[in-house]
Amino acid sequence: MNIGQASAASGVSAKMLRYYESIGLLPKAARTEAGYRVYSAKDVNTLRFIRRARDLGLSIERIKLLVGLWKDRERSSADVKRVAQEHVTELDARILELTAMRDTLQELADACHGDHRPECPILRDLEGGAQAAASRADLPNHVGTPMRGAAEQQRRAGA
Amino acid sequence: MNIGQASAASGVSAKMLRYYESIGLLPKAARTEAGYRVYSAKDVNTLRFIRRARDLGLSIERIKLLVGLWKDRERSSADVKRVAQEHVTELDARILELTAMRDTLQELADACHGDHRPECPILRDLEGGAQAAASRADLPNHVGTPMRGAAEQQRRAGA
DNA sequence: GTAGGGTTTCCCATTATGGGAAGGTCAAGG
DNA sequence: CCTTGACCTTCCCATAATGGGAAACCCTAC
Repeated sequence: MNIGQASAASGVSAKMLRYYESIGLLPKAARTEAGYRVYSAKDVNTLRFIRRARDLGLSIERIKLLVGLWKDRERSSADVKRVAQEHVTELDARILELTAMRDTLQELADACHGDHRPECPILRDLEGGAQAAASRADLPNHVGTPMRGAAEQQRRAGA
Repeated sequence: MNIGQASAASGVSAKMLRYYESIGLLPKAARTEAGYRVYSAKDVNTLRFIRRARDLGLSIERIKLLVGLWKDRERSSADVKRVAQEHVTELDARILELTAMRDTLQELADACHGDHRPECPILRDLEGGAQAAASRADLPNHVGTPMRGAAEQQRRAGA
C-alpha cells in the first residue's frame, strides 16, 4: 500500500501521515527501493484509531499514550480511563469558557437595536468594562469582570 | 506613558502591544527621542477595549472591525451587531462540537471498568469505529460516525 | 519513450502568545 | 561622574496541527 492508498483507507491525509511519522506517533514506515513508504492493513488500523481519537479532540500527546496502551496487552483499563477522563475534564472547562463568552455576547447583541443608529450596548460594554459589568451584574450567566484574566489566561496557556 | 505602564493599565502584555502594532490593529505608537513607545490615556482605552474583546473570544480580525466601528461616529449598530452575532454563531458551533466529543467520551469512560484488567470499551471503540458506532447508535448525544469529517474538517479549517 | 499522476523532501503559512538574547536608555545612589 | 538595576528596543524561536506548493523523482499505461 502506498501512502495515498493508506490515506484514503484511513481518512488521514498523506501530509499528516508523514507528520505523524516525523514526530514519532507512528513508527518509521518501510520503504520500497525507490523510497516510497509502504503500509500494511495493520498500519491502516492504527491510522483509523488515530483518526477517531483526533475526532474526539484528543491531542497528539494523549493519542500517543492511548496507542501505547492499545498495543499493550498488559495495560490496565484504569490507565486508559484516566487519559479519557482527563480529556473530558479539559473539554468541560473549555465548554464552560465558550458558553460564558457566548452568553455574554448574546445578551449584548440582544440589547442592541441593530438598526441604522450608532448607539450600541455592545460597544458600550467593551468600552467601559467595569461600569458596564456593574450595570449587568443582575443578568445571569455572563462573563463577570472578576472572572476575566484567570480563566482566560488558563485557556490561552493551554491552547 | 511607557509600554510597561500602558501594559499594566490595560492588561495587555507589552509583547502583545508591539504585536498588535505590527499587524496594524493599533496605529504606530509615538516614540521618544530614544525610541521608546509612548502611550496616552486614550490609547489605554483602546487597549482595554481590545482586551475585553479578546476576553469574549473574538479574533483579532473581528476586533479590527469592531475598533473601526467603535471609532466611527457614523456607524450603524446593525454593523456592530452583525459582527457580534457572527461570533456567537461560531461559538455555538464550537460548543456543539466539543459537547458531542465530551458526551461520547464520557459515555465510553463510564462504560470502562477502570480497574487492573485490560478490557476497555474506550479502546474498543477507537479501534473499531463503525461497528462500535452501530452498537451505541441508541445512546443520545454522541458523535455519530456520519458526523465525523464534515464538522471536524470545518473546525480544523476554521481553527 | 513520453505523459500524467503519485511520491519524496523542504520550506512557508496559519493564530495569538510567550521566551529569551543582545544591546541601548534612564533614574537613583554612590 | 559612574555604576547598577530596571526598563526598553529589535530579532529569532517555539507552540499545535494542518494545509499549500515547489522541485525532483518514480511508475505505469499507451
